[in-house]
Amino acid sequence: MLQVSILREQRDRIIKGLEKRRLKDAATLVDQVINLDQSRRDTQKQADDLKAKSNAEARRIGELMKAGKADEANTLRTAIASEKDQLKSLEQKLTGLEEALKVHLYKIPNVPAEKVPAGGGADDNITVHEHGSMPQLGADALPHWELIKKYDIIDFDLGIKITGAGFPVYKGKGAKLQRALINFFLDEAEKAGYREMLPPIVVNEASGYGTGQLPDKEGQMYFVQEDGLYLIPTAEVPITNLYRDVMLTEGQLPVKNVGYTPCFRREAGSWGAHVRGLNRLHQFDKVEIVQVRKAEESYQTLDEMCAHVQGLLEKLELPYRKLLLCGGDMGFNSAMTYDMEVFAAAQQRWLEVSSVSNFEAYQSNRLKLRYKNKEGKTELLHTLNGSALALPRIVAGILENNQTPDGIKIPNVLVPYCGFDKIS
RNA sequence: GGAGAGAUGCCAGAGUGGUUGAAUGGGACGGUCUCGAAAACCGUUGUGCGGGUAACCGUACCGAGGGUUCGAAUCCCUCUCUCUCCGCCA
Repeated sequence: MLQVSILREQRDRIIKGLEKRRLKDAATLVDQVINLDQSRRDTQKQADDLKAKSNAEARRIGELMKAGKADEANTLRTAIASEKDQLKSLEQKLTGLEEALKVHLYKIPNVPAEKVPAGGGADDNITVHEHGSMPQLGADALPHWELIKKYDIIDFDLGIKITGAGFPVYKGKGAKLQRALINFFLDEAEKAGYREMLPPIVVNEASGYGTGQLPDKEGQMYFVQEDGLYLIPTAEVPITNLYRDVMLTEGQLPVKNVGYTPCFRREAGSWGAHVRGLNRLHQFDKVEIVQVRKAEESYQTLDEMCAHVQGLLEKLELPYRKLLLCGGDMGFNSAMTYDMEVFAAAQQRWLEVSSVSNFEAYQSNRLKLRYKNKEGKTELLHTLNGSALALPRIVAGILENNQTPDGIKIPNVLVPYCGFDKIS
């Protein structure tokens, strides 16, 4: 969530920024928060003053009792009664205002960074970089959902049998390719200075709020009713929440973590022909990089993280493009996001394989993730994360682009990880 | 799942209902001493919110939420979590 103080001090800039998202009623939302905050502060002042008064009176009674002046103490005691009611109602009002303030704040998405273009959807995204040449496939080229059947490496029907649609079973070389990719991605991240974390894949409610999946994206996560736990939609949730309520020292920065986890997404209502095969799943594997940075470094870090992701795609010899997302296409929490898309030649489609975002202080404000700067002042840190990488669409790209009459060629860097150079 | 114990500051660990933001010890930081270091000694060592240009002041916080009281870390209730023992188990 945004910091109220910034909302207050930079109202116009914030509204202007939010309008790049094509957010309706940006000004109304912001003003509601500012007004609620004003009432909250007024009410707190009243309550604090009244408390100061009654604290003093209580102390006075104590002194009188000690001095043996019970009569005077009792007189004072009866005089206090009306203040108590007043205090109670003030406190109720205050908690009501705080609650309302929070609800309204949760409704306001992050403010897009300066460089982010205005826009409502994918059409307004800007392609900032392209790499690699489009593979030329023969007329008999198959989309990956045909290839996986042909070579018997990924089985959707078995997944349906034991679980349901969107839960594929990886078999033989298909399974080994998954494992190879995970190891490759983790090794590359480690070389780039990231520390590997293997977190739980179910999280509690507080973690859901910490990274912003709750309250608004509740329906997109699988929920274990019995224990009140959510299956993670991305490793971002557990790995970033490691830093919830944390005060870091300067020496602990920067934080660079990487984690492999399965990811679970209910994706209710978005099922259809355009999401065939591996394009969209309920369970998939992903390696995620997460960084915690000082505010002044975070945009340089965003570039570094993109470079890392681009390096992976280049090593895998996949043609890709890099998009700077427009305001309306970014996630709720993000201030700036780059998407990486791989070209899947048989489908003739670009597939999103990574999303790298700077959340600035939006998450850390909710997480209470701070550090003490050189002047000894506590400051919110910036959080960033990116997929490096999400597996299924990478697999789709490799399968489609590398198909040959006598099998699928494994990218050279993966051969040592796979132990084979061809799926046939 | 059954039985019991507990939750206090960076850590360990006191705490009688009335200046307790909280003893004491350790750690960390600063200083004195020293050529330097150790030891010793002295000092500092919270966070949120509100008010103030500021020094500073007010307020809240001893797992969380309620309650009793003029006054709660201290008494009562509920919840959460942790630990120990037993059972089950990869």
